[in-house]
Amino acid sequence: MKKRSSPSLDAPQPLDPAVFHAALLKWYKRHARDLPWRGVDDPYATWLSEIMLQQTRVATVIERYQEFLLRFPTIRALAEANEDDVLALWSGLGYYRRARMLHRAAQFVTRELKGKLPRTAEELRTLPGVGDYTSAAIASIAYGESVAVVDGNVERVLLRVLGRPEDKGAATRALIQETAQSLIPPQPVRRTRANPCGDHNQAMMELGATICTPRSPLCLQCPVLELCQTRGEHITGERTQMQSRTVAHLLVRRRRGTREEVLLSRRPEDASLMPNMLELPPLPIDAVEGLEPVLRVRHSITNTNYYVMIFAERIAGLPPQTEDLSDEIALVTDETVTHAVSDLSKLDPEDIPFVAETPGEDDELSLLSAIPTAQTDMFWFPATRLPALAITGLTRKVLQRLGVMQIPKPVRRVP
DNA sequence: AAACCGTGGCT
DNA sequence: TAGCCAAGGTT
Repeated sequence: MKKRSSPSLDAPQPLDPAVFHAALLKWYKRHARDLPWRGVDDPYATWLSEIMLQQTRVATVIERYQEFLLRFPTIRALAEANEDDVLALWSGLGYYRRARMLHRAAQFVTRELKGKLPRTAEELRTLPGVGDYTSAAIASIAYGESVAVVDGNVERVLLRVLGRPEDKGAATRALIQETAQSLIPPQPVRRTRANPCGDHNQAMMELGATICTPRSPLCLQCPVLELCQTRGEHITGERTQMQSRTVAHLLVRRRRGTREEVLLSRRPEDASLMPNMLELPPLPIDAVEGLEPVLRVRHSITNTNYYVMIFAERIAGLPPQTEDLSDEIALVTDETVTHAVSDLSKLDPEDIPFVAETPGEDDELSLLSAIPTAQTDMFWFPATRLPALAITGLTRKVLQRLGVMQIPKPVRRVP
């Protein structure tokens, strides 16, 4: 057996683009992960995957991508949906502005571009929610344009290859951009099925995600180790310091006939954080002092760690409605949130029946009255409809953990 | 141009 | 009840 050469510990070779992309592509062919959006010949699907992947882990996107495509299979279907339904499909993914901008962009493409997605990075860049990275990603992956993507992975890989520290300055950004573009392989002379640029871009990101990781990179498995000036972690800048806050939310349930209902409040339209989304009603923190929550969860939002306490109470049930719309609503699974809201009773503070089902627990039934109803509108929803609503990720997490909302069945991948 | 926008998993 | 940060874009 021939002795295999061990990874060279010699001084790094100069960065030769042909050597680099040959080594990278060879590695990629062997190690590329089988992701649902790979090998899909639909630019809309590529677009959707790139939006979902913005600042979001691959594992998280895998769970949501298929479901979204099944519900909105085309740009036109997405354009014709209402925003609440789009947000419901996005619920839990975070950065909800992405969903709103994707929705608006789909409407723009449908109305102004005859349903045709632009084919170049330059034109794609004009769509809402599509910036430098995403426009290059769609153009190269879906249309084979020779344009380099620069995301967090590519930036880290190139800084390490070049032996540079992290630096937000314009000069370093330009250097990264130029280096990335210089490594793009030449286009095939004739039109073929092959997409060297799209593959190269994905390979760069794959390398950063699986080998050239932020901490503890696996340099001995790196296909371009011999071209790398760093071979390990590079110098990074300071991170903004995290904050901590304690908040409380209330889970209120009632029975209407045989149906279980949950009270949710809609966040203000002008809220900076998750506007218009539904959530468990927030409780003033001083209303729960000394009380023990039924659940504690940590929930980080950007640079704030929220330490969340959940309190729960049940209020007396109501008889089934005389004109019972409830079954209809529960059965029509793709009805909109708007319909659901208008068909359901809005909470009228005067009508809250403060009657304990279990006598002698009056203390715990005071929490609903602690909610300042003036600034939030609250609605009752059947528990069965919760998966179809635009609820915040925190509310989704809590409702699942408390068994109020069933975990939606994962969508099977279509072969 | 620095700050903001969500969430989950890993260490 | 700590910190990091991911296939970024917008303001």
